[in-house]
This record gives sequence, structure tokens and C-alpha cells, in this order.
Amino acid sequence: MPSSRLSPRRELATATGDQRSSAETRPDAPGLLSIAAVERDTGLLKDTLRVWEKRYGFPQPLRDANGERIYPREQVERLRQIRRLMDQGHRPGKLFAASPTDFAALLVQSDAPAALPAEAQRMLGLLQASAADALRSALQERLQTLGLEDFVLHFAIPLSIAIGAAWARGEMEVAHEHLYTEQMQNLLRATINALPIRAGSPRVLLTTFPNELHSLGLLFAQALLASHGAACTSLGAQTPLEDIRKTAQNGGFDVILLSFSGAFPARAAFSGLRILAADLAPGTQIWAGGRHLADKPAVIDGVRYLAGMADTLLALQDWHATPPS
Amino acid sequence: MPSSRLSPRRELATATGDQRSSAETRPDAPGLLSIAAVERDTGLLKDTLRVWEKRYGFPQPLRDANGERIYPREQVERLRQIRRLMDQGHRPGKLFAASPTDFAALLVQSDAPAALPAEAQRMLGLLQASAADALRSALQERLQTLGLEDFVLHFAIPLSIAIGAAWARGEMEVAHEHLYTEQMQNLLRATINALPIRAGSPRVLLTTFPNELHSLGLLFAQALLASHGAACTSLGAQTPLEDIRKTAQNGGFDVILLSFSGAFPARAAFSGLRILAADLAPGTQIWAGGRHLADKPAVIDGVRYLAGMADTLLALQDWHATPPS
DNA sequence: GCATCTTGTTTGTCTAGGACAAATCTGGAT
DNA sequence: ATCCAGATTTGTCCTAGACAAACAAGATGC
Repeated sequence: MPSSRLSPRRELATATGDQRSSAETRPDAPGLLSIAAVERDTGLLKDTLRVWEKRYGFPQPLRDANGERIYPREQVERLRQIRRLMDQGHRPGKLFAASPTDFAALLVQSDAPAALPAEAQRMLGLLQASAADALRSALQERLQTLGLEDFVLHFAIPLSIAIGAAWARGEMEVAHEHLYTEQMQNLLRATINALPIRAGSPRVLLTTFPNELHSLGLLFAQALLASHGAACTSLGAQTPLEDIRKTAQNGGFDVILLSFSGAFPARAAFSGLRILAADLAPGTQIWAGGRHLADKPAVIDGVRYLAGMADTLLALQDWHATPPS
Repeated sequence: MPSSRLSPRRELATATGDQRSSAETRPDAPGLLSIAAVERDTGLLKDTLRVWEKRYGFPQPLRDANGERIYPREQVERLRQIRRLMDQGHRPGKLFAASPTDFAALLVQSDAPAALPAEAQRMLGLLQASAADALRSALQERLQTLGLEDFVLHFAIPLSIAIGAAWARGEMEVAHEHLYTEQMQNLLRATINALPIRAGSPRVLLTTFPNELHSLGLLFAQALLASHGAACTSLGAQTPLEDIRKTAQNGGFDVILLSFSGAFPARAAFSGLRILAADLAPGTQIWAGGRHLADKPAVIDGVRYLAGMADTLLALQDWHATPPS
């Protein structure tokens, strides 16, 4: 007798792989995580965790009564730090070999001590105090003051980076980050939704390839474009290549914006871009975001690389200067 | 020389496990998917896919030059249908044993032929045509006409269910569903954001346990509560139990709303609820959503079960009738 | 008849160790 | 400096087996 479900859960099942066990996420056992829970928390595949244990001797989880791996919280935190450094280009072999001192040095160095606006600093505090309402209104106030463009470029992005760093350092709970993401999303989506579309602006389709999550980054780009009147349609993250192609053809878009994080292999990115570019309606452009792509870009007809968020606006300017229609 | 990343990707890495391979998602090879891609698309673990192949003889992927599994699109679609029926309580053994006729019958039966408003029917069409702008304004119009509460209860929820069913039937691409989720999110978040908070209303914290994705459902609940003036704070999906506890204590919330989909094992849900209820500030309530929980609820002090979305509003009424402060 | 306990079956996830191709680093030649 | 060949690192996939939790069915008691 199947009991029917209340509401669909698929939109995320697609994007993430919704697992169904109970063991890996058993909510008891305070500081101890199963291998599946660690996979979820760190983004490292089970296979990778096991092979690291064999090759490098870390992590070194305990075992429960059934001989299954049990990871103490501190090891998971270390794994997160390692993951973060790897995302920045370091290789695991070096990281595991590094002395504790060197490792710490790398970590500190990685925390872009970039100029973080004083207000952003204050918001880190609000976040750590879980002061949701205060955070909400503070963000809103900043947005009012700075305007959408400056807010995104000079406030939201540095703040997001700082939060990522604080999280890797273990100074922030998962809940804090969720709270931040929610508030920021609410604010930006509401703002974007209310913006007028300027005539003569391009119609832009935004998304990422499969295996690209990174949803806040995409939202930032959308906000920048929309603030200049572009007609944006986002598919969120993780759209299969074939689907992007079809949607782009149907929708009559002028621009397809793809965002890539550092973790996405450049080879695959270029290969996908080539395929996408191959059967593009004439006049349609592709904008590919992601710093590591812009470093040594493959020359593909119809593809433009954006080295940073700010480049998005330059591309838009150029589009206006020479509309391909 | 680490190349630094533009923007943080963590908020989703947390929630999903961001993988880093290239093979599983190689964007070439039109109708053929690697095992990792199938895991992402169907939500079935690699291990499960392999063990099904051995035990039931399905799926039966091809092999590439390296002996690695390659799944044709049609098998993946079948897997999605199976997954959907399993979410409704069917067991795999029966499904694999069923004759094609019986299987088809189950599928049809599962597609809640529930009364779908004519306008919703029309929107399914818009979605399938990828008419993003038309969809956007149509949704907006519906929302204006019906008001937030009716819109959610009698329009958005049935529509979401219908979309889930169409997707399982293979009539809908991933992109269509992404498009829908995005538009709906934009609309609801913008609306919620603009709602006033009524004095004397409870402060509600919304989230789900780890392994619970289901973000649109949570957003629906938030919309309903907010439409009646409640002060809602959402953490999104997938918050670790410990984090929920801490946030709830800090934030001075009156209610914690947890949402569970059918795929979440009831045992684990009750166990988690008990832990959470144990050290709750006096006067704080827990509302647990999810039909399968309400069927045979474990009696836990401070926990109220919501059998359906509409129950959310009843609970709110009761709260107002007898404020626990 | 309805509830509770016991047993047998189904099912998902974990374990182990081995293999290999893609990505990266290294040194040599232009 | 730039480019190519070879060596090394590294992530993911493979097989095969084991076991506990979830479930179904039958037995027992009220």
C-alpha cells in the first residue's frame, strides 16, 4: 500500500543524488560521522576517503562494532581544510607530507586577507550569533545604500569569500552558512524579480554544467546582469549539456552564461563549450565564467571568457556596443 | 602556485557532496551515461546500481573500452520510474518481478490524476515549451489572483506534483524542472520577503534533517506561514541535527518546523525528533511535516505532526489560540 | 478480531584490494 | 623561454563478499 508523498522532492534529487539510508546520517552519536556523512560534509567520495587512508595514512577513522569507519569531528574538519586547499590548486600529496607548521601557514595564507569592508566584518559577527533578523535587515540596508551592482561586487562577493574561509577554519557551523545563503538568496531574488527589463538588452540564459554547484555565484552574475536591464533566465546549477543546448535553441537567447568553479576540470569545460558552441544559432554568444579557464583559454568561436565577476559587466557593455543582430 | 577561486561554492558542497571527477560527467557521448552520472540523475548510489545489476539483472549497462559501465538513456529513464515508485512505498523486488503490463499500470496509477486546475495544465505546456518569460508572468498573475495562501495550497502544490509525475514519465527534461523550480523560487521568495510580520506571531525556524532535500516543499510551508504574519527563518535543507539544536536555542524561536519526505526513514526521524525535543527551551514547539510520519506518530512531548501542507495553518491557528508564552 | 512477538527474506550500504586512465610534474631538447 | 616525452600522482571504477536494518508473514496471546 504505497503512501503518497506530499510534495515533489525531485528538483534536488536531480542535482545531488538523494540517498536513502539511515545509518550514514543517524542523528545520534554526537561527534562521530559515518563515511557517507563525511562524503556529504566534505564533498570527498567514499572511494577517495578510503584510498587516502591507505595511501597517506590520513584520515584514520575509528571502527564501530561492525568494523565500519567512524570519523571523529576533528578529522572531518581537517579534511575540509585539505579540500579547501586543493580547490586552490594544491595537490594532496604535498599537503599530507607538509609539516603541521607549513600546513598552518598555507591555511593562513589562503584566507584572502583581502580588504573586507567594515560592515561585512560586522555581518560575520551577526551570522555567528545566528541573528537572522538583524542580518536580514543589515543586508537590506547595505543593498539600499550601495545599489545592486556595488552591493554584489564590493560587498556580497568579498563577504562570501570570507565566510568560506571562516568555515574552513572551523569558526562557522553549517547552519550559519545555510542561514547566510538563504538570506542572500531571498534578498537578491526579490530584487532581481522587481527589476525592469531594458529594451534592447540581451536575453541571457544562465546555468552551470553537471557537477558544477556553485549556486550563489550564478545568482551574483544574474544580479549584475539584471541590474543593467538584461533579461535573465536561470536554470540553476547542474544542467545536462544536452538540456542546455535544447533550451538555448528554443528560447531564442542572445547569450548563454556558464559558470565554472575551480574544481571543475578545465578539459571537460572546454570540451563541453566546444560542443555547445558548435550548433549555436547565429548571433548567439557564450560567456564562460571561472578564473582558471581564463588563464589559458582554448580559442573557441563564439565563446568569451570572463576572468572575474566584474568582467560580466564588461561583456555586457561590449554586447551593447556591437549587437550581433 | 594555487590559483584562487572567484566565489565560494561551499553552501552547496555541504548539502550535496560536490564531486570532482571528469569522467562521470564528460559532456560528450550523447545518450550514454557513466555510473556516476546515473547516480546523480537518479539518486541511486553506485553501490545500489551495481548490486541491482547482479541481483535482478537490471539495469544492464554496456561496457566501454575499459570495462566501465555505460548506461543508455532509456535504462536511466526506467531507473527513474522505479525510483519514483519506490518513493511511494513499492519494493524493488516486486517492481523488477512485475510484468511490463503491471508495471505500466502502477505507473499510471501513481500519477495522481488529482484535479489539476486548468491554468496549471496550461502552465505545464508553457514549461515544456521552455517559455520562461510566459511562465514567469503566468505564475505571477495566478499569485495575484489567488493570493499567496490559495496559490500555494491549490495551485503550486498540485502543479509541482504533476510536474514530478510528468518527469518520471519521461515527458519532461531536467532543464524544464530546473526552470520551474527557479521561477517558483523567485516568485515565492520575493513575495515572502515583502510580507509584514504581524505582532504576536510566532518566530518559526524551518529546515530539514540531513538527507532531506526537498527544498521547494520547505519554501511552500514558509510561504503559508509568512502569509499569516509569522516571522520565518529558513535554513534550507540538510542541516545537521546538532546545528539545528544550537540555532534554535540561540535564536529564541517559538516553533521549529521540520519537513520529511517519504524517502526519509521514519525511525531516524523519530529518533532525531526525540533528541531535539529533549532539550528544548520551555514553550518551544516542534512541528514535524511528512505524511508518513503522521500515520503512526511516536508520541513525543513538544512535537506536533502535520499530515499535509494545510495542517501547517491549523497548527498556526492553534498556536495563536493558546500561546505557550 | 486486534495487538505483540518471532522468524525468514529482502535490500542497501559497507568492506577489501586491485587496476587503470587522466592530470600533473619533471627534465631534456629545441 | 617554449614544447614534448616520460615518470608520477591521483581519482574513480571494478569485483566479490558480508551484515544489519527494514520489511512481510506467520504464530501466539488477550
